[in-house]
Amino acid sequence: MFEQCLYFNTTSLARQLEREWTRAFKPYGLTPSQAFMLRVILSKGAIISTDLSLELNISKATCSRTVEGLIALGFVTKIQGDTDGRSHELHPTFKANNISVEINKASSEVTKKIKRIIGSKEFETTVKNLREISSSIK
Amino acid sequence: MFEQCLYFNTTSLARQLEREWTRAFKPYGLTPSQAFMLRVILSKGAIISTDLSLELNISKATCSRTVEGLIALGFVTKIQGDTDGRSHELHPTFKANNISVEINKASSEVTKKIKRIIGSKEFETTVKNLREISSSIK
DNA sequence: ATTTAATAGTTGTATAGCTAACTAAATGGA
DNA sequence: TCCATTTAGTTAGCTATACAACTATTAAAT
Repeated sequence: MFEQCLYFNTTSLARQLEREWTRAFKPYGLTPSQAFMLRVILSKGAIISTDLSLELNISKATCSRTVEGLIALGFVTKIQGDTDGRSHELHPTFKANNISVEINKASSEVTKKIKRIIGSKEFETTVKNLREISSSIK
Repeated sequence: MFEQCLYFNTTSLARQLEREWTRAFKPYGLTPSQAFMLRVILSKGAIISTDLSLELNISKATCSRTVEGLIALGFVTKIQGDTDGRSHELHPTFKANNISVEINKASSEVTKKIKRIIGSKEFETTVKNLREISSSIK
């Protein structure tokens, strides 16, 4: 019924992709949201919450809660920086560094699988279009 | 960091679109999920829960809860059909019929706005691609 | 006819997300 | 210097979503 609807098709696909990436990260005890956040933290080495929200395009409230989860799991620690008393730096733990390569690979495996099904080119133009729509309505 | 990632860009755009459509349906006291479900019920006249889940691509649990909400708001009623004692038909109320045209319009206004920004053609190919990806990984 | 299997919905429990309201710290004027 | 404003992050309260376990009903098989 909503074949032409951007909202419907985007949210619907998002739910399906959630399932795929959930499976991919499950072996590491991480949900997709946690895994993507951890990947940012690992790649930056240290980052504050505000920058993390921007990078992930989530609200600061959601960011706060997801960080909390990663700390509870032992993947992240909060370190008080000298510059600003309001914020802490988020650092990956040893445990996080240990799975860094693997979680990136787990994600790229899913990507590869989908690319194989629908073709690299269509995959890439779709992603490009999503980004363009996203930034144009920001 | 995840510019090339289908998962990231899809879920990220989904959150932004959620905001747009939330605003559009707010005057009618409906969330996007509720509004889209109601639009299906209005268009079919009568439908059972299983078919509704399929149409909306949501789990039966989510469907059940959303129907519950629409009933509480007075937009839907459950009617016991004769054929199968396990399921009820969902019917739109008078109140629902009253806003039918308007909620369809509210949604198409948002669509129009986004099409104006990014161009009809890109809009349509993107939606087509989303549908293709969705059905190919189903 | 009776038992078994499948189907329709609901409920329990959990995660992710949001906005709004809040605390605490830093910044900037006067 | 001190008060007002901005900024960083947390917490409260809500919705949407899923999976798994459950009840009730229908269908199928022997």
